[in-house]
Amino acid sequence: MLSHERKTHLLSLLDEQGSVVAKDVSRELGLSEDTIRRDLRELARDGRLKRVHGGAVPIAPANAPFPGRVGIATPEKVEIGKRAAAMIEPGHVVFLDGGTTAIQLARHLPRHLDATVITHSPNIAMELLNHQGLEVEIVGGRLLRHSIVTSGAATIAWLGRYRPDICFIGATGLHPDQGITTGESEEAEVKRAVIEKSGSAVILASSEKFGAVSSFEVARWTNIDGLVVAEEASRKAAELFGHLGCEILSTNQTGSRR
Amino acid sequence: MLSHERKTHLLSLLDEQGSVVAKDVSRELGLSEDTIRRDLRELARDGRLKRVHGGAVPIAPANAPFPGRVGIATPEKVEIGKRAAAMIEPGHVVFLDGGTTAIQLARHLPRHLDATVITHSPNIAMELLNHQGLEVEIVGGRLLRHSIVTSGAATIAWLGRYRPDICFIGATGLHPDQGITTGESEEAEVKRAVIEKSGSAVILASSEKFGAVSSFEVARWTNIDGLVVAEEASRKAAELFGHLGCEILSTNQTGSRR
DNA sequence: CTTGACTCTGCACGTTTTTGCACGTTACTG
DNA sequence: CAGTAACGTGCAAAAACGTGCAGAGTCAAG
Repeated sequence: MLSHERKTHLLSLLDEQGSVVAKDVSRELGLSEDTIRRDLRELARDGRLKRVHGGAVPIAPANAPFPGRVGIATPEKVEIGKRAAAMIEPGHVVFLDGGTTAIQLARHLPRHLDATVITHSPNIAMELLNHQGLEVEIVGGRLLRHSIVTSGAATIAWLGRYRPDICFIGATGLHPDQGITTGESEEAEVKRAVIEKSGSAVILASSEKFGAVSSFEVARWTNIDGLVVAEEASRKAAELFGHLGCEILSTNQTGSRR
Repeated sequence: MLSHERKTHLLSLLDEQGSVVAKDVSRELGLSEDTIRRDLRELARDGRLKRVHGGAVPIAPANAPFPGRVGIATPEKVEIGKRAAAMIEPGHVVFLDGGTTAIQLARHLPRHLDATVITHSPNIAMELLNHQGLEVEIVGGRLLRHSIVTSGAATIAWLGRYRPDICFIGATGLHPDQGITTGESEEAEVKRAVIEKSGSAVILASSEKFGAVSSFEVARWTNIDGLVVAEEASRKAAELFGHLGCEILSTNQTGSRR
């Protein structure tokens, strides 16, 4: 492994997780801590990160050139994002919802994947600029500040043009009886519309949403084809949602739908 | 195997994997490491990749985490952005083009301005998240990577919904006889459409564009109401464009149109 | 067909860079 | 304030490097 690769890895870890622990990385990469520390020292000297006891943190903590741009990337969300990204195959037309988990998905798409991504989040769109192979379509409309997605009648109308192969949708509530819910009415409408148009619908769900119910219905379980969860949460997900007819996809499994 | 083939192979490996390890390639191709190293050295000399200990990495690490893309903010562009931002009044419905100068405009909008901004650039939209008072509308469509704006038939069609009071448009060529031009056909179409729909049209123009002509026409001078230039460039602008019927707005002046 | 100029490739050899370990020091933790 | 973990530095082995050189192959002129 090249020194440059390690440094890139360290920086992206920092970006994804907000901090880096030298010991963990050394174990992960199978290298001595000394080597990692040396890398960290050099990166710190170049002003790419800030060295702290035990590891490193971003140079300007919580500084946001863009406000609330990425949000907190918990390891669980990263894991879900990776897993979901792996489901997308060349040639697919994919709808990507907004939200921090979807960002992780975008970030972990293969760099040269040849596919089309439709999104109503400028955030996601910016994230995908790096991916040369992708065609990116933005669904316009009024921008919701809080969630960084467009919504409203115009957005819904515009969505009518698309028939994605698969859509990845975030939600704030997943309940066996109450279905999939979210906390914002306008957002819920968009999600509903997308799911209706898509060949298959996959929910990105971190475990804190399990069993929760928010105010606005996004979908019933019968309309959902897949649920991407972190491996650690897969048992709980199976218990709660296993009998509802949607496939539960956690990171240890392979294969995709459709 | 020809040297040229190897080099192509190396570059495509780099493209696919983000890095190349000399040893691995030499083993893969059954050649000595020396040969691979020589190739890498030559490619590095030609600026096709960056040589590092152990192998090579892409010349420009596409690994620009997130905002990275804001572009270079020259003092002149900042000045133009400030000046143009000052033209926007409460209640206005404004269309903002993409581009680095427009970013500066967005950045210098009063933080609590109560207005509506329509834009086809996710970049601009993200920048405006900070501004609580603004309503932001995104115009959807296919995303052009290079300029970070949407374009295409869908974008044009969508624009039909709006009648902005004023639009701020960037361009790469401003010529007394040849009018306003830009270098990308699709972008030009969008700019034309916006100008047609807008109450007044203002061009954001840094001085290096003066006298230049690009390939695609955006507008004739008769359709342009204002030209925002930096103070230092205002004399030159007046000479070149003063007689063409559009107001030249430099930073020492006040007042806005309409 | 032969010859000579030229290029490409692999090897040898000395140099530089990287890496892991040892050891003394510094910073957290309870 | 003591114990532990992390740290930085010096050092030696290993890996990668660049250079010079010789043999093999190519091509065109003779």
